[in-house]
Amino acid sequence: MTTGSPGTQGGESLLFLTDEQLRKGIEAMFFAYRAFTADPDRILENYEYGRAHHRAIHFINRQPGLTVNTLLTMLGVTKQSLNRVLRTLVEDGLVEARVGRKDKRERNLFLTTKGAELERELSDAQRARMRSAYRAAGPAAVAGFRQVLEAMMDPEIRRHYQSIRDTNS
Amino acid sequence: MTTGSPGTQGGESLLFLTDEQLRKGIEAMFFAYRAFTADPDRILENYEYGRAHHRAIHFINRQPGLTVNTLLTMLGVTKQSLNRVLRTLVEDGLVEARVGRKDKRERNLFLTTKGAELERELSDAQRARMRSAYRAAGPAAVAGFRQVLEAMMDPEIRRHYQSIRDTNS
DNA sequence: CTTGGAAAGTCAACATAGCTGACATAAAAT
DNA sequence: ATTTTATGTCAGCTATGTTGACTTTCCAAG
Repeated sequence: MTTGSPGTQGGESLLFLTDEQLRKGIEAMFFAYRAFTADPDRILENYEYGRAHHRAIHFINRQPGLTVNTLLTMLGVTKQSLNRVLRTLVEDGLVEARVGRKDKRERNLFLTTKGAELERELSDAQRARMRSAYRAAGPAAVAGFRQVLEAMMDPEIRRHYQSIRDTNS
Repeated sequence: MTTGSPGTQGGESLLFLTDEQLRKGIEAMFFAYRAFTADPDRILENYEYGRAHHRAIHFINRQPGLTVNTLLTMLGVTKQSLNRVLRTLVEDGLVEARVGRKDKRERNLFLTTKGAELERELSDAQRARMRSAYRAAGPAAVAGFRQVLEAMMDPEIRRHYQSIRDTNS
């Protein structure tokens, strides 16, 4: 499993595949992800919601009308876990669950005005950090960033990821 | 907060800073991080440990002899939370906590042989995914990946991140 | 030398958010 | 008519985070 010393690889620049480089990448993921969630987490403390609510709100905003099952796949949690979150959001009037038009077993999820407001507050904070990082690193770095992250995803999820289209503005 | 339509920015290629691009970046982080933790999580199920144990083991391996306080800063949790994790690792003989040579209040943490074995098993899996993503994306993309992640970190943590040197092999 | 405060450990209580398993209902599909 | 699917719900468990209070150790400054 362990990559040997770079010199033994024969290639010109496989230096970026050394264990040390990979470990730095692992640490970068850990630290960056922590920062990435910190801003919305701080906001959520003011409400009685957690990170799970944020994730649900994010994807409902991105794909208005998506079904519970689709959301389940995107979030990668059990329906019991999601249901607890979704129930409070519906009760509090942030999310509307409409019975499916074609298939009445399905529920199509939408943000209410109030839900969209919270989404905006959360994503403003998260985008501010992302924008600042993007700006500091530049367009070429951003392209690389996206490429590596995509390559890291599980294939099925990657398809979901790529299929999300801009539905707003 | 919201970036206007790209055309109004005047610049040549600020297209990578549109809200849509930022949202895609947010989603990429979420999905990639999930994949990133999935492999070690699967392994940890066989033991009675969780992700918190993995993180502790990772950093103790990277900086043998680090103090509890340093580890605390790196992990960003409370000492009570870390202590619970650390105690089980010491009890199970994966981690050794030596009384500080200079300052006897401090504990210097080291992996035992058994601890190093688990570290290897976990990091092999995690590095395999990272290596595969790096290889697929190429060196230039990897450089960009690292740049964006670094720019995303909180400054204090970024200094910690950059100060970690290769202590192995 | 005494004392203040830092480092570490511990106990208790609690919250969030995951999990499994079991079961209910409605509606679509066969 | 029966089976399968989509969803919702209840109960109970676990991991991992939190705060607050308290103790012990021991360095370092007064």
